[in-house]
Amino acid sequence: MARPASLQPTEVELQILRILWQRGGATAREIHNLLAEVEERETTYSTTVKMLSVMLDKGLVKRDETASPQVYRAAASQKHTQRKMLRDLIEKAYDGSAMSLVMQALSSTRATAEELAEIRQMVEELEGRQP
Amino acid sequence: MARPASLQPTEVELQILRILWQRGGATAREIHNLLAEVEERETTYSTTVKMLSVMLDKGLVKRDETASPQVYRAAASQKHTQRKMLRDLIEKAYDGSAMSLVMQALSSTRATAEELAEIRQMVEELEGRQP
DNA sequence: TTGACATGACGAAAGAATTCGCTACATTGA
DNA sequence: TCAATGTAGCGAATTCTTTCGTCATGTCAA
Repeated sequence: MARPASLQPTEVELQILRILWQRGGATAREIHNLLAEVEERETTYSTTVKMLSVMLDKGLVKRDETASPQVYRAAASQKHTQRKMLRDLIEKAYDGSAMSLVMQALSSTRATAEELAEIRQMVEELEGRQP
Repeated sequence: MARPASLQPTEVELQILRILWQRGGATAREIHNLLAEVEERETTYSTTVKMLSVMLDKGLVKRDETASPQVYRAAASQKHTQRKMLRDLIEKAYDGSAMSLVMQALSSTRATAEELAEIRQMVEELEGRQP
């Protein structure tokens, strides 16, 4: 009686992935320090290392064992992970309608003129590509 | 030593919420049957009732106890819940950039001409509203 | 009325996520 | 060299999520 292993990275795993995406690679100690500073975590170094080992098992991170303090890297790109999570959210909460999500994101956020122009341009391109 | 209670509804909770959002209200038995049919769950009635009781404790659903088979309703609207989850995803996976999410959603989904037109119109309105 | 069946409350069980303590090993500076 | 420090592995503890079995109660037809 249990729940199937979740497909999406968990909250803490994402915090670590964010760090790795930004810096490219990092040692356990660096990750731990950044978690404490940026995310204001108050967990021990031991916990960070354990999380990394779990993520290694799950295939979320890769590890360079030749480097003296081992260096961890994200196994999947941020874009790839984002796409997966986005699709999942659309399925789970938006009844499969990506457009409904887009509209809500647009309406509930203040965008700069530049951003809006960029989006409009993209929409126009997509429109042009259609028969 | 554990994890703090998650703020977002879980997978199964969302499946139930989706049903309630669509139908407005439903009895435990109706919810159970729909979970089986629509979501292809193979869990027992007992499990469904338990989930509802957990969700009641969390404040995710409300219950009309005067009705003979009690009627459950979602405590928060779908829009409200979507907005919360969307904001959360943007924070967690998109470094806080809603526009980056919008662009990715646009580029990775096939939209109909009507949907694109609707979005373009919305963007133009937002642009017009800016000085 | 009473037996058959449904409802829902409760607790237990089991897996998943998260945490930490302890230990073994490597590195480094005096 | 060797003591001090850092790195990483392992297991255990704890909480959350999800599941089911069981029981008390309610409903309804014969």
